[in-house]
Amino acid sequence: MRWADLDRENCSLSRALAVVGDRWTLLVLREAFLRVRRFEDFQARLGIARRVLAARLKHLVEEGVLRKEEYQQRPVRHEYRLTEKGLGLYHALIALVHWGDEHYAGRRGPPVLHRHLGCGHDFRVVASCSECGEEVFAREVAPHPGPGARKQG
Amino acid sequence: MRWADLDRENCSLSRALAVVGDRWTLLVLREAFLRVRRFEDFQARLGIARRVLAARLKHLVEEGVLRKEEYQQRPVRHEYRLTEKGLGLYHALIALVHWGDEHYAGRRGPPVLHRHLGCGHDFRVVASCSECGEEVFAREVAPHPGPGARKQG
DNA sequence: CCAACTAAGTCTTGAAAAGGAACGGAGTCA
DNA sequence: TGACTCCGTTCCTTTTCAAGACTTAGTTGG
Repeated sequence: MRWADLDRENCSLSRALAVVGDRWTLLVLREAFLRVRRFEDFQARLGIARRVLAARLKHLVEEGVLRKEEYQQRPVRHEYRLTEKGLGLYHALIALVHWGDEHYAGRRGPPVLHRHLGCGHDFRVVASCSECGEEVFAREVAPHPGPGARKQG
Repeated sequence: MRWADLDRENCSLSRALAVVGDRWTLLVLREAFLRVRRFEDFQARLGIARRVLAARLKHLVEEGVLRKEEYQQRPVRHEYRLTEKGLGLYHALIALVHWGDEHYAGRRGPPVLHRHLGCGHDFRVVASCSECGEEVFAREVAPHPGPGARKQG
């Protein structure tokens, strides 16, 4: 199978990865969450090839993760901003950051802390069950076919 | 910058993506969470090029996300199993699945549901604050330098 | 013994994507 | 006029990927 055909799979992870599973895409979104908005700034901060950056931004705009907004005329210039759909990726991103903190932080600790403005504390994200509120771990989850499942081939 | 140099960045997301940010890697891990363990099974289910699969599995073993375990001698055969470190990626994976469900499920609904064995209900994962327990959203989080931060260049 | 089969890779070849640097366009500023 | 800014695009080389054939080490059946 080709990577480009991933979005046709009947799997939410495949379809999510068809959008953000490319090399660099999640790093572009990291910058977007840090309020980076312009082509030159993304490029300078990531050191990514301009060609690749242009392709990623275009794809993210097409998918509705970013939107392109005019911030000046003469000459016309655009900036890239997260949409609501894009903001929804925060949970996945912060989960990866947390995993990186746990397994790759040096002796001194994680490079970045996150403060929850709601309560004012530095925090880590806990994945909890929408039904009972308890923290959820991999071994306590059983996947089963949902309404959108296809019959097996 | 090259993708291969990502792991040298002082950023937990970069370091996490250096491990699981490659094309296919998270799909390999999806299968691992579904209890797929053997080379042939990964290959058949994903339709991935064998060369690429071999490279991904090797990298994941080197990083301690999977471990290779002998399941028979004569001929010696190994299977791949998630380590504790690998299980820790579940939160990121399920967050992506949830995002995919929200934005790419068809009319009929998501292809897969997840039952929390703790309470017996189908659930979605909620990202909540370790300190106050409330649900956390992107706009309510302020990142700031942690103990492992490097001075700016 | 020989052929067919299994599982886990490795090798080969052509196509696609990435990396890096230079170039273009549309305008501003001095 | 010439230099500068921002946002890409183009060109060329290197790397990675896709697909299938091949290899290795052993088992099973005739």
